[in-house]
Amino acid sequence: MADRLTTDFQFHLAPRELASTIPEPLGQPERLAEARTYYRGGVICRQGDAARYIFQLVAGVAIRHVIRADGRRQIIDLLLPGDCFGFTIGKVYRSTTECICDTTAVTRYRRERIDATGAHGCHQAEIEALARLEDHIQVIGRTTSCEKVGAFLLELERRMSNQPQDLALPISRYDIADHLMISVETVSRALGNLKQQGSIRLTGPRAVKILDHDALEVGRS
Amino acid sequence: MADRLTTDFQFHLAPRELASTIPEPLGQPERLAEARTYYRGGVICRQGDAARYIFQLVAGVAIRHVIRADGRRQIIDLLLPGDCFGFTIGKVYRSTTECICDTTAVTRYRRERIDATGAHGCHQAEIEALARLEDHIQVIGRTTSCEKVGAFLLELERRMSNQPQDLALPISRYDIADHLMISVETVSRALGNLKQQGSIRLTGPRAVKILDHDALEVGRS
DNA sequence: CGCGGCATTGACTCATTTCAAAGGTGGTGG
DNA sequence: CCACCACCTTTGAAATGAGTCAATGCCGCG
Repeated sequence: MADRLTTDFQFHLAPRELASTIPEPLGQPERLAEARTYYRGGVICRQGDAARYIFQLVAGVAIRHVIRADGRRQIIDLLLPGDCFGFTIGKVYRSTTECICDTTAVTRYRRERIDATGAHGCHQAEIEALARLEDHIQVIGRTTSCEKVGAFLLELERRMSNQPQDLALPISRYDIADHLMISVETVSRALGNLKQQGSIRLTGPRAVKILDHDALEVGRS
Repeated sequence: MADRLTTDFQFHLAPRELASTIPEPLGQPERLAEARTYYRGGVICRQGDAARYIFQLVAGVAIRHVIRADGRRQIIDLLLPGDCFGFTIGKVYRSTTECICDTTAVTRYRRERIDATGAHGCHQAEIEALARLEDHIQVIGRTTSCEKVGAFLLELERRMSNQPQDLALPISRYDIADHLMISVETVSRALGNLKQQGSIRLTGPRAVKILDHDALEVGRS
């Protein structure tokens, strides 16, 4: 069940390779950790489910989203290898985490044990999640759609620095739209504008080369 | 130096009263805690400063914001008594926290000591901060300005549940605008619309009574 | 009394949404 | 092997909501 999204997409690192790059965040990994893999569309945890685990993504891509009353989907968090999620105040998850590509893998840790051991290793993972959300708030806080898309590309490039070649967009235009809270058409048009003004080059529908970082940063269109 | 913002605004709880309602988040409070008070406009910590402390707001109101390249201000987080802030990945703060009213008070904790003691008590404070940011992303993710303002009012009511009477807006229209990432005029018009449709009543410029929670929730305008 | 900050209202412009349709791509099944 | 199908992407035209510019009112305070 090969997924076309994964063909041009280099997140297929073996767990062993990842072990050196991704820190084990939550205490003694051997005792607590539990590995799981998912296909595209698979749900790691669902909104309303009892929050039994804290997760760390080790391979693939996932999005954490909520469905609003009007049926629209809102993507709260884009998860790349190394990112932790599943932190929640109450007893249930408040959002659904869904896998974007095949060969998505997580390590999960029982929450009760983490709570029991004092949540030592969570600290770093939590402030990283905080930084991620703050960065994202600033991305969607830009005024025009070109600025939003440009800032998103820069953020993506920074977070996927393991990829030296062209920036491979891990998610579809629809996902980008729901993440930036603009419409799909606007995303497509914004990419077209950035391309036209020479800030980026679209080497493929899912491959972007950033030519002018400063233009994206400031967002002058 | 009385501030008119504080006259209609009931955050003047004495530290003793707060002690029962606001948990001490960060270990042995007597040894680590350090109390500080600020006037309106006072800066608790500034973007770029060395991140020496973690803070908990114990009285007043504060906003955490960044100034973008184009000069616009973006409010990342609205801080009410009990909220913790100052978590950062690097060695410096990445945003500025400014007090909105006089008699704003914080308890601050040296970061090095927290790191040394394993960040035990931070866990709860951090996931609360995460929930705050997630909620806010969902608020600004609403489509129309009326929905955003309505969702903001509901969020505010929930977080200020200690106030049984009318909802006292802790921040100005300008602050609301920079928080919801819409213009001041739009905030004013949205409040007017919500008033006209009977969802809220404006008992004063800074006092709102929510009449129809469901209308604000769904955001039908 | 006048000043400064806050709030509201109006008119105009324009970017984005919405609605609609067509092109592209890969996967599946005949 | 090919054709169909589902999904993703792009483009166009029209409608509208929000931004911008501008002016006025409000209130507390020096």
